[in-house]
Amino acid sequence: MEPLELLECSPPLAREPLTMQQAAGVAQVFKALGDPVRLRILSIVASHTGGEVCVCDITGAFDVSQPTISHHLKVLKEVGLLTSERRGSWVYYRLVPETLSELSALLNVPATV
Amino acid sequence: MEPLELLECSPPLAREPLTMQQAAGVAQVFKALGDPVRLRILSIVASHTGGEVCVCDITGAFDVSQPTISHHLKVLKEVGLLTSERRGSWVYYRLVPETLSELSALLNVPATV
DNA sequence: AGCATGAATAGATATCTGTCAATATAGATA
DNA sequence: TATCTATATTGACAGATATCTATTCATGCT
Repeated sequence: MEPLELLECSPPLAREPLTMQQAAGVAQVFKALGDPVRLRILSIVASHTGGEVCVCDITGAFDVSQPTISHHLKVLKEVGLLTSERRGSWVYYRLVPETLSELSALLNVPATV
Repeated sequence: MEPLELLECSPPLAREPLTMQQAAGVAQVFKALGDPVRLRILSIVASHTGGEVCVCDITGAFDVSQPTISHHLKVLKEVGLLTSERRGSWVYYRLVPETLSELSALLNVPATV
């Protein structure tokens, strides 16, 4: 299952109104960011030296169960914010910086002159 | 009811992990963006010449009912993405560019060198 | 005052979502 | 093969949410 191109062809919010389709795609990504646990997971992965984090390191940082963390990781992966790779017994998650960059650009507002 | 400072003191995701409190605040704003109708409303307001839009202009752009639009506007207002002002019979909504800028900065990832 | 219009609120409801316990899968090791 | 560990999946459920209709509130106009 390929990660969908949810952000494809979406102009900055302040440039022109989004179409329904564009809004639907972009909203999926923001929705993924709209949960405290997922947002914190993302910040843990994004800020980790080396750029990747083992699931076991994430699980330990939360009070929620391991299946719940696994579920959130899946959501972040499906919208293209994270990728994963298994090496041996462990699975490592890594940020997809392009996705974050595109989101960041989407929210960019021309300076109020 | 003051708009809460949901983004207060939150470092860029890629700099250090968010605390629970930070994540909870920021997630509220992203959750507001995580709905297609709200995202499209925001893009309509943000891209409109003059910087403000009458509710009646928004309502006409969607297939959903007027109360539903009103509900979404309230959500966007509560998280600090929009402000509103009544002038006569009409209510005008306006973007809060600072909030978008802070979000954009939050998502900013140092260039992969 | 009475009425018309734009917008917000209240209440109801179907759907979505975050969470957990239980189980399954994948890989390592004995 | 048997077993242990690390993740993922399944199924269930309580709480959240998007939507609607009906109503109320606010303003302007006659």
